[in-house]
Amino acid sequence: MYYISDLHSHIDQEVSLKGWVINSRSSKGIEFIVFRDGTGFLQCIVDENNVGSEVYELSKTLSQESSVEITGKVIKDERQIGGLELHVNNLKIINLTNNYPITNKSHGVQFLMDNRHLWLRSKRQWAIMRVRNSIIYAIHNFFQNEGFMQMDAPLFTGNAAEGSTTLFETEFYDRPAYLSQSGQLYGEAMAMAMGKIYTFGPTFRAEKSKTRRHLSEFWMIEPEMAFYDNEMNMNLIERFIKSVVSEVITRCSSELEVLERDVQFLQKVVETDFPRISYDDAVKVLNGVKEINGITSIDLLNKDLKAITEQIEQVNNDIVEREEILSDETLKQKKRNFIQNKIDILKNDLIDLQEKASHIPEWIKSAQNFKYGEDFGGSDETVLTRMFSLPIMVYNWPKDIKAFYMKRDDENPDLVKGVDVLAPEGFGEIVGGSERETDYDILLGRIREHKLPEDVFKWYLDLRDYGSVPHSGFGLGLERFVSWITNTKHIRETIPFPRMYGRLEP
RNA sequence: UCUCUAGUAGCUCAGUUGGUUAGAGCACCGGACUGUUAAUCCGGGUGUCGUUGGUUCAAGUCCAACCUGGAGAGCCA
Repeated sequence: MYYISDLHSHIDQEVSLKGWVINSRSSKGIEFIVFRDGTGFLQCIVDENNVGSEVYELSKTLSQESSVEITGKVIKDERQIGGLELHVNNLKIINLTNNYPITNKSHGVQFLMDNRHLWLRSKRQWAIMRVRNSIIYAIHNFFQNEGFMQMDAPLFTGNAAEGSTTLFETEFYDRPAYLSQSGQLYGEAMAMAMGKIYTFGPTFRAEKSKTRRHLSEFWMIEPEMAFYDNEMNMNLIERFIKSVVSEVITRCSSELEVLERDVQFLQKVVETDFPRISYDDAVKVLNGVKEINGITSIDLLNKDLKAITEQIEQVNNDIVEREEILSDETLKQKKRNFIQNKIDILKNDLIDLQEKASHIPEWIKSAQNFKYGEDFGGSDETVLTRMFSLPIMVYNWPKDIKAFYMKRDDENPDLVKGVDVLAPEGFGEIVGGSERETDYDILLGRIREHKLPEDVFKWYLDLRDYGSVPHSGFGLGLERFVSWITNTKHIRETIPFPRMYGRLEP
């Protein structure tokens, strides 16, 4: 048995493939079958003169998503994606499909999500899942090569660890229990046993968030390193992200092509130092007080707004032009329908553009009014990364907006040594990390300040009693990372079966 | 939880200040065409207009409540 991904080494040979029909087109005496087998896509040509009328007639009955065994000769053809096609000699139908719901036309989000179990077969979803797999592989690869040990943190926890977030409550032998929102505290314990560890597991948050960046169940990677300060932590994060991106570029070139991902952009991420900016400076940038590359955030946003406004004008003119054509009453019905459809499409584009344009003034306002001491909102992150077009690292945060375990800054007790990595192009925070507080009394004080129950942190405080050492770590949200790498606007497409507010099936 | 927005054919949508029998494209079936890339062209029929109540001679269209989505805010990875 052969797979499409191996065919390059079988050019001009006869092979037999098993898979599914994506689509078929026909002309007189020739049938084009677009075929997939999970490893790739291939156009198969059934020529009546070549296969005879029996196989040719069979090929005409093939419907979308029918499963088939298909035999033929591999031929080089530059016109095709992948540069190959199959000249069919024989064909066997395994299962003939009727009325496959996802057609080769556009569908709405709800319909596709309701058919997620089938949607995963579609080309774009296929590509996203393949990239996700390569990212997972690259993450393990990186940490294993660096001498990290993978550990599994518990999913049942007895307490709402960091306080702020809402957790899913469940029952554990007649006691209330919560699904874990982070494995970090357990990771710290393990790092004191192993030196360098990382967790890779599911995480649960019960917030009723309805945005393109949130899931109720997502996967997180949380490394924790003994004897690392935040500087070393940031260096590791940067090397780590570059390593994973670089591996995806080499392993997933055809997937990135399907996704229409700008590989040059990713290549730049691998080759350029990530900008590192203190929270203080980030606030100045947002407020428009500090310039980056010779321009303030406010000026850059206004420039963006102007460009979008011009685009809107252009689309508007386009619509008016077509409507004028429609006013000709002698126009044939067919032609009229065609133009009307085009106008409807343009009107939808217009709505998108107008929505974009309407956001920018809000972003400007939010950025200008941003006050020192607040946490960045979604739009603030977009504005900050817009200034660099690279992932940026924001460090030295006000202690009041960060978790209790972060280490205070020696020079300014109001700051903690945390770091957030913001992905460019509006994909938001992909990494949150910090150096951890090592002093027993300060940590206990922070737990009390946050009004957290002391008794459940007793074991955690033990880590500061017995051989406490400087240590740091971070958490990477897998789906947000996949979103960014694959340029997928909504996080729900980056996990096979998303669990989010209002979605438990399929 | 709040703000905005939507629900019309299997799917994507149009439907004018309320007014005859609610329209397209696609999917599906048949036909034409020997290289198509969501092929194209010709022919074929499909509706509890989200639900309930109200206003009216008349409601897909107006009003109210509810249900279900989408975008954003908050929260965060």
